[in-house]
Amino acid sequence: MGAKERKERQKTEMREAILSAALKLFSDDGYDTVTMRKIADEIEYSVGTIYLYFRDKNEIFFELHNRGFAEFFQKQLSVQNIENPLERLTAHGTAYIQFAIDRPEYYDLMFISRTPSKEINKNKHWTEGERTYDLLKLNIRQAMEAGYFKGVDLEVAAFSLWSFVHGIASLFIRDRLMMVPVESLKPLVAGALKFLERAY
Amino acid sequence: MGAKERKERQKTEMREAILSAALKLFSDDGYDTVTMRKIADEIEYSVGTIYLYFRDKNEIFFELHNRGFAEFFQKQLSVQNIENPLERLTAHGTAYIQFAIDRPEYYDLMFISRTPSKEINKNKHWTEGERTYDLLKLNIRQAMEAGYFKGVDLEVAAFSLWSFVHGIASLFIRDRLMMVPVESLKPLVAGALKFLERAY
Amino acid sequence: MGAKERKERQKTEMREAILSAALKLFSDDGYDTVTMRKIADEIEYSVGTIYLYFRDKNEIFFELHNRGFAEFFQKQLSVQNIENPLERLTAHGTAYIQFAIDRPEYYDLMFISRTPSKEINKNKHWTEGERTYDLLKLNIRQAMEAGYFKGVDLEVAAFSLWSFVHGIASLFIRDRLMMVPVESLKPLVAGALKFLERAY
Amino acid sequence: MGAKERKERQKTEMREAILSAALKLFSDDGYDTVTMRKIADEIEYSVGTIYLYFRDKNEIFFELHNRGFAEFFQKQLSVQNIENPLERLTAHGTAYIQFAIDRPEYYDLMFISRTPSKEINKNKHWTEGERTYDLLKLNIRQAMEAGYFKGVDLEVAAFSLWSFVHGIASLFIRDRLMMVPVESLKPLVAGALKFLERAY
DNA sequence: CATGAATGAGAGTTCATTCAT
DNA sequence: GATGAATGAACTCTCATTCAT
Repeated sequence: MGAKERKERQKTEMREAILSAALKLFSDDGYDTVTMRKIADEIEYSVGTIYLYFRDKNEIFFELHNRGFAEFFQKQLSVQNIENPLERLTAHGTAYIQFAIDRPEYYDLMFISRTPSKEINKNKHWTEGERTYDLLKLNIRQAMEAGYFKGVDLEVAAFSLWSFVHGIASLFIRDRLMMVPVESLKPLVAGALKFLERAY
Repeated sequence: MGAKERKERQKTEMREAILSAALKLFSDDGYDTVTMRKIADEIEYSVGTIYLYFRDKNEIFFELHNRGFAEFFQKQLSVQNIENPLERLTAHGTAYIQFAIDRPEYYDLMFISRTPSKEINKNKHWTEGERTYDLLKLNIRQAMEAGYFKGVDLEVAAFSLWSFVHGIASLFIRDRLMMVPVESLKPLVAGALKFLERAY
Repeated sequence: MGAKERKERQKTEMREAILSAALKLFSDDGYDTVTMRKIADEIEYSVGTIYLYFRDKNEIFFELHNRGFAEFFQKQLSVQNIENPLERLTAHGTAYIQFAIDRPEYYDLMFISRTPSKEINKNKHWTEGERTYDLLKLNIRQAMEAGYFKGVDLEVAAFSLWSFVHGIASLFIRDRLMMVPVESLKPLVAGALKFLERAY
Repeated sequence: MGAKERKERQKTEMREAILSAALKLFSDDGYDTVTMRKIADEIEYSVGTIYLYFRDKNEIFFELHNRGFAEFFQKQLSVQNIENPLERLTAHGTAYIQFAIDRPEYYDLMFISRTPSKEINKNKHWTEGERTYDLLKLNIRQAMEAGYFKGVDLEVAAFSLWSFVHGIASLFIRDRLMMVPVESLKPLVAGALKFLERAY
């Protein structure tokens, strides 16, 4: 019957609700100020209920990490079908920054925050992180074959490009761009990426 | 009287001790894990004593912010006597990153951390932050006059350069450089700065 | 109808399952660590189901008490057909201790544990407890008639014998016999009962 | 001056107050129902205050254990100057039971309760427990030399005597003596000890 | 000036119990 | 009959802050 499926769906929805409440609160104030009680208030359930869906607070953030990296990696991939190596590289950078703008909470959690999770810090995620890095290097290498980056070391190029976009993303996310008028932010980012191309 | 001065000096020394204990603890684990008790233990005074020198925990971090920005600005200035605009610009970037490496706690506090301080977020500091930004723009403008950055908007250039060095600094500080072997970090940074020059 | 009976039987079986799960868990760690959830997990039913068979947690332990005392009394009775009064008395003691060894959870619950149950503490059970005590006194009286316990008050004798076996049983159950090597436990108990006979 | 001493004394008094509140509550209801809040209410302080004097709940009960065993051992020793071996042995038993009557909470904690403390269960205390057991054996051995316990194994005798007094003590403490009228309790105990002498 | 005892508020987590399905 | 989602109350423990001494 549909009854079982409905339950399944409700269970999923609840997990989603908890995760998205946690993510929302997280983006407001950072990991430590997110409390189980606040999450409960946000979803208008009691505290104990959360523990029916997640073993503990850590598991919530672990799951958010997982999802963040998965979504992130997908977005990166979406650019790979662009033929022109230079265009692809720039699109790659744009997608990176766009992810940070669209999903600031995720970006924060993944690349900026200190997280006290043992599991997160050491293992799993960075395989996904490295896959992205490898993708970047692949794109650079192909740009090199097309004649760009003459005389530049691959590692240096990769590190430079990543630092550049991460710099933009993290300044944006942590509100360190007050000296820049909001309306001129987008063209600024676009301009910056264009500017960097000069170095290719 | 000398007595008065001595008192003044002692007061200052105590404030210093508290601040440096707080900074040390902060760099270990981030804002939330710094407790007044830990600071007190570190300086081997009682908790209450701290409140004789600072109104609350927030004020301590506010003051650390102040000092961080002051020291930061000084370091930036030190580069200004270099004649060659290009060299000066690169030296500027190097100094920026060097500050992050030498004073990771400050850099973290100033440019990465969320601080729950209302005062910090809005006002004071950014005057100092803007001064640095103005300095950067000045250096770029002079490089432009010397023929660099042809066809590049000043704002775009400034934003780009800042993002670039901030990206490097913050990846470094938050340990997101695991895919890079430690020994190759320094040449990598140097290489990156050299790479960026190609865009000038 | 057989249907009714089957239902009856199923109901009984379920109660049994719950009770035996509770007893098992209880013997592992004591009253407070037995949770309704653990019982439910043990019988592989949901928590709510338990409440269809027992009003609350307390009722479960009340029932366990009942059963413990019933079984206990039966075991005591089994000795009554021994002719010789002295032998019967010793067999009585042995049976007592044997019960504690075979059914430590019951013995613990009945004679050692604190139970938060109001009903238990005051009434029902002690009628059964007293029946056992009366049995003990009966046996002693008959031993007296056979010439034992010269000059000893009946109440004193009964109290002494009970204390003795209870002492052995409860030291054993609560693991307070660490100074005694395990292998010498059984002969020790036998020896102790033999020793006590000297006082008869 | 006296100021320091007064502080010292107040600190001590507070620890005492906490310990005695904990002991009182413990004797009412057992380990698990003693909560930090109840202790705090009992001494009319806030919960946090307790943590200024004890690291955690476990430390409180560890300390109570320590004190219990120390006091217990002293009481046992007090009997050793009695010359006559038989009298000494009986006095030993009386002292044992008297401790249980005077300090039922301690006795309970030490010899009856399950305690979840890791430190307690394995090590320290049982050295003290064994010292008492050794004392008992010493007294029995000397009674043997004086002609008592003919043909009885030392270990058996020691185990028997201990079981006997422990039986009395624990029945008394856990209120399993309802069938015995209160007023006849003391003579009963005395009678029981006298009865046991017949076996010597 | 310095102390440290005291607290209130709040953290994460657990559990017996209820009830709509 | 059986479920399992939900809850409220309780648990231990921590912390910034105050204040009498």
